[in-house]
Amino acid sequence: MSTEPIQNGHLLRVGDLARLTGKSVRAIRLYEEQGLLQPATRSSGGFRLYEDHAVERVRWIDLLHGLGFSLHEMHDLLRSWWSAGLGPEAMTELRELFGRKLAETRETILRHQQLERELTEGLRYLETCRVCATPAAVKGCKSCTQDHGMKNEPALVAGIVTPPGAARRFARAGFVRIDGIKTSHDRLAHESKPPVVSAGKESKA
Amino acid sequence: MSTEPIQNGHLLRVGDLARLTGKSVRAIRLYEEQGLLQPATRSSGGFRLYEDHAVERVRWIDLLHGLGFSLHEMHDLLRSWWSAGLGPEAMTELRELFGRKLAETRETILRHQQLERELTEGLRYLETCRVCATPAAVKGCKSCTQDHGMKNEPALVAGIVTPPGAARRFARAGFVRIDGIKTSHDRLAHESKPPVVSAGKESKA
DNA sequence: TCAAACCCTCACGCGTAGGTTAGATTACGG
DNA sequence: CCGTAATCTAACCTACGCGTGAGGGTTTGA
Repeated sequence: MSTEPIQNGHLLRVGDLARLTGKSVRAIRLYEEQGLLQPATRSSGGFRLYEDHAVERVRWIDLLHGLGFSLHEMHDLLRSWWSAGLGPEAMTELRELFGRKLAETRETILRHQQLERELTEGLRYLETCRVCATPAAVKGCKSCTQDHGMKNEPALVAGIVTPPGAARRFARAGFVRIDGIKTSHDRLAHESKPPVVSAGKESKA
Repeated sequence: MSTEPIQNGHLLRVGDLARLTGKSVRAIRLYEEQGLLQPATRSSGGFRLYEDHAVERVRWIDLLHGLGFSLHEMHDLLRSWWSAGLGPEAMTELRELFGRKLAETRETILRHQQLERELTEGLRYLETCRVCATPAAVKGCKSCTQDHGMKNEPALVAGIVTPPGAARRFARAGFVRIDGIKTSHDRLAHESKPPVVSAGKESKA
């Protein structure tokens, strides 16, 4: 903390770079392994020595990471920038990369907005449980038949019904409202997922 | 494909459950390991046998997963539902869990909206590179000094400037516009990150 | 010249959500 | 009774972004 960080002319060592960027030394070496950053040179003893703009690079990495880019994506980005050599082609690649990321981002936003709605709806539902706070009404809570002011239980609340082990033989069957919500698989591949068997249709009862 | 899936009364085997939900057998066993799902019983030979509502449970898991919940979070959810026993307390725990998730979700949305803006801006910037498509102008592309119609390079484009190895001695130093963008560290802890050393300002030159 | 910092290269560990064998056993149709 | 499909457990592999040693060399200032 007291020693001057800069000793080799104006070159930085990993520790300096780490301190200047708030990253760990390990992280910086990782970025190097991933091809995101190279020291300008090495000392005779093998120490990594960086020029000042490495700081910008690391901040850029941190920034993109915070925005959801993986190190690998950043590498692609850098590569497509530096590979094509002749400007416009590289730019085209970059545009495509950005375009893909943009679409992906928009999807993510939509999914999370959906989640936000589900959560607020779930909370609204659970709020009405306060009404049950009388000892008498409480007993039957989990097999609650009270009107929560909604047509169905919110998706996030449904499905919680059966305890592991204790075969609780569902009180109200068939409430899952899987409607328009995406599942993890939908995002990646369109499997032959049977069209939602939404409700109770057993041969019993 | 031709064999009837249901043989033990109306109980399902893992494979059946897998097919009905679109998940892999492995995934289902994983859910069990995580305490999210229990077979109603086992066959004498040790095969897992599920009742129909296991299908709902798996769909619920898939749903929440798609919404960004981890298996662990789902387990917490189930546990807080089934542990407290007496309704309202369990509901309170659930509300808190939902509340936390909601806050987290809103943050995620904001971050991704930020990313969306950055990406569109980056794309807008790269669009102007088409103008350089004349052989003459192309050569200097990477050390481009042309006016792209913006005050600064977009954050996503800045930081790409130096190729790994080839010490390119920054053509335009100090352009990173880290302004109001969150970095990954900011989200977790507020380190003593030095206040952005935006440009060359060493004791040299 | 010495000790304190600092750095080097392996290399394993974590948590997530499974995939993918392997070798053995079970269930079921013919 | 036999073959085949399905299932069992156990264990190891993937990708991500590092954390955390171990064991040893380098720089630097006093």
